[in-house]
Amino acid sequence: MNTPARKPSRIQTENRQRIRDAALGLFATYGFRGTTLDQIADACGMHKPNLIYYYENKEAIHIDLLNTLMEEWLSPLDAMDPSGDPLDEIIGYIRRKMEMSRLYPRESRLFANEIVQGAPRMLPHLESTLKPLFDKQCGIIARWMKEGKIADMHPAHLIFSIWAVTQHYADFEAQIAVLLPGDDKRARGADQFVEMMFRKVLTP
Amino acid sequence: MNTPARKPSRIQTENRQRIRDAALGLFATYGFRGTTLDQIADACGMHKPNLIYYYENKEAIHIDLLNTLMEEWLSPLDAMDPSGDPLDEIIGYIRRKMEMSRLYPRESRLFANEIVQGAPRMLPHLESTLKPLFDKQCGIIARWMKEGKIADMHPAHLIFSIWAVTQHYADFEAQIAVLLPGDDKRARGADQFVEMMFRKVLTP
DNA sequence: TCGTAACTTTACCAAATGGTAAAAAACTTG
DNA sequence: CAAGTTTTTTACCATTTGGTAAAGTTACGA
Repeated sequence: MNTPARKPSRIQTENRQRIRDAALGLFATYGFRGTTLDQIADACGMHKPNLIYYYENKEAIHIDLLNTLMEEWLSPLDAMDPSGDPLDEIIGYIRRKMEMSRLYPRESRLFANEIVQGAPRMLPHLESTLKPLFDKQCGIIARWMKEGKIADMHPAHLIFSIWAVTQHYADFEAQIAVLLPGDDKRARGADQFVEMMFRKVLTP
Repeated sequence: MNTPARKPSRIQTENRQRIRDAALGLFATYGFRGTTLDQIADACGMHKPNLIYYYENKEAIHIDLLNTLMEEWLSPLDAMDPSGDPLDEIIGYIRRKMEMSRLYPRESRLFANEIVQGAPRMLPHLESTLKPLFDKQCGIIARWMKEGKIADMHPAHLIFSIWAVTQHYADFEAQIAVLLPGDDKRARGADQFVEMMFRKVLTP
């Protein structure tokens, strides 16, 4: 077969990383079809054929990014502990999501782009990886609700609303910057608001 | 100048509409750069040069869509009445937003696409049209809060969270369809959840 | 019904784009 | 340091893409 890759060399590791880093920003803003190989090459100071040397084609870069993204994206949800204090666990999850929105807006937008476009390259991954975890965590939340530890509501929609609100700060940053200028205190204001909001919603 | 357009003929009105309708769906899913004139022509059963006959170029179609969108998008926010009952007004706004998400998901995704990409063609419009209205409505909400009619919080972030949650159902439909299969009761469940959630948040 | 203006179609074109071939350069290792 | 291997660069190429020119067709008012 055509899998000569034994152990990636130092150069290989470095350059793949450079490519991913450049491609992440571009795919996140222009989408897959809106991003060209020339742009990526330019952004990471390489020549186009050099990209193809490291990645079979444009799609391979995109897929690599989505795969990495999926893991990072799920870990905070996975970290919700069924034996912990319900409100603390959910608020903790929300904080982690807000932090990710702030630290990794490109990843958030890449994901948003992929989903808005109907998840053409990610649907199977959503089914096989996200769905089971989602169902499990919904179950945990449902149990907490049944025990009266937090207010009773539809767990799935609760998670949707957490995703919606937290990711909104990354995905719609351009709009927020217009409507709420002076970015000094913006992040803190957002954090405070979101935590207050869900605390109120979740209190029985 | 080159503005021969007096009164658009019936054919002109019809065909422009056909083009817009086709382009809306495509721009919404593939973004501006990801959509080709050939695709649009195909989708509305026209030939490419025919598109250019009605719209100067690809960007003109996109801009026309964004302009139309902006008005439709703002009207529910504008409809919030300062003399009405605070909770009713805000909940009414939320209901209208949820309805729009359900009825016009393409518009929602077109908007999302534009903003995620940094609003390259819409920034001025956001500044000149959205910002003043946003500030005005924030003022109304702030007054309601000061009067103790609804819970006190940051009005801007409240609106952001309403946008985030309601538009999420349109923009991330692909993901929701995977996680919450059986779309029969989905819309109603979402409506109920969102209303309950904000009712709780807004209650003093 | 006839002439003209509005509209549509066919045939193009230059630039951009994803990707290849292969030579040149740089690095690794015995 | 020489031989082999990995990496980079240059020169291409076929296809796609946004857009044009102009001939052909249709609608429509006098």
